Amino acid sequence: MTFTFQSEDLKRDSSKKMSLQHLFPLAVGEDMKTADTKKASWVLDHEKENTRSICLLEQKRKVVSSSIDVPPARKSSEELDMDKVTAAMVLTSLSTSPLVRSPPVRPNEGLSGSWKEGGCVPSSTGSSGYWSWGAPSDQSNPSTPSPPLSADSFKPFRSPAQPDDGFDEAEAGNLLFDEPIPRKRKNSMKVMFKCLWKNCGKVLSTAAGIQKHIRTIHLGVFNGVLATPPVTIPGSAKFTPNGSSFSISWQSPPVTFTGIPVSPTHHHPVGTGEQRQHAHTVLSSPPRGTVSLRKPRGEGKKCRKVYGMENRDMWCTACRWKKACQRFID
DNA sequence: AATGCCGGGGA
DNA sequence: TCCCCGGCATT
Ligand SMILES: [Zn+2]
Repeated sequence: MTFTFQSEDLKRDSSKKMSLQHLFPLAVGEDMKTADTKKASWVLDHEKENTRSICLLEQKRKVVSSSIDVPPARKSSEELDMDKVTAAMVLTSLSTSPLVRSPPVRPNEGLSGSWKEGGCVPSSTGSSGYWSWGAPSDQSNPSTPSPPLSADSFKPFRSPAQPDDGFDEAEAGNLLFDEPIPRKRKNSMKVMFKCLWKNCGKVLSTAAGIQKHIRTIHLGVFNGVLATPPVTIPGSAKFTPNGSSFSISWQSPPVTFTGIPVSPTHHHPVGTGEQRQHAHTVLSSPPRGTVSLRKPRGEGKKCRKVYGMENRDMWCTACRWKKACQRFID
């Protein structure tokens, strides 16, 4: 342990990036864990900008710790996302039918290239994880994740083969509640949806069908659309390799509907209190009159969110200055 | 509570 | 011009 690098390295600029990425994993590999974490504050101490240095210090600390207790911090966004989905899928299907599987997910490979801004060039392993925090592959990282039911399982499916198509309401929707009988709708094959409710195996041909089915039969609810974020299976928020892990996410489907995020265990009270009748349809803009004074705050994550505070150094300058991000433009 | 970023301020 | 942050709108 005695990795020595002087304050310069910490000074933000191209060189630092390297030093950090190289030194840390290395240090960790050694005998960092012996409570030396503190030691990591070192040199840092005398920096010019005091205010900043404190921050830096803190950040550094964070980084260190995170790389310690997360041995293989490896696992890229994509994978994480998938894990969740997969988990959800698996759980869901397990709960009932042995019917099909086949994930409808479609993680839009890499972000629509907009790295420009000569800033830091991540370029690391493969399409997904840019920059790979702790040693991309090879040595000094014995234990490999090999998650329970991981993305790997269907990595193969997600080949950049078909660029854009497939993935529409049907797919998006069924992800949330029922299973479609897969296979590209190409081959004159009708897509079916199966209700995965406890002991129900009803099969309908339309998403709307089971949707209604679920609502009426299982939930005792029947009314308009209600949007819900992905499925949140009770026990799936498990493995999240805490620490720094950002995710590149793909655009969420235009309109997603589902039958209320109830847990697979029966019950059906449903407060009936309020219905989001007006699902803000993203179809057209009727009253184009007022050029909405609202600033929609561009969708999509910016450096801050993507890299996280602990990696502030990787943000684009604009973001660091708290200005409009210039790397992930809208 | 977290993000995104305008506006303003100090070298 | 480079750098940073208060503070507010948005999520
Ligand atoms: Zn940015």
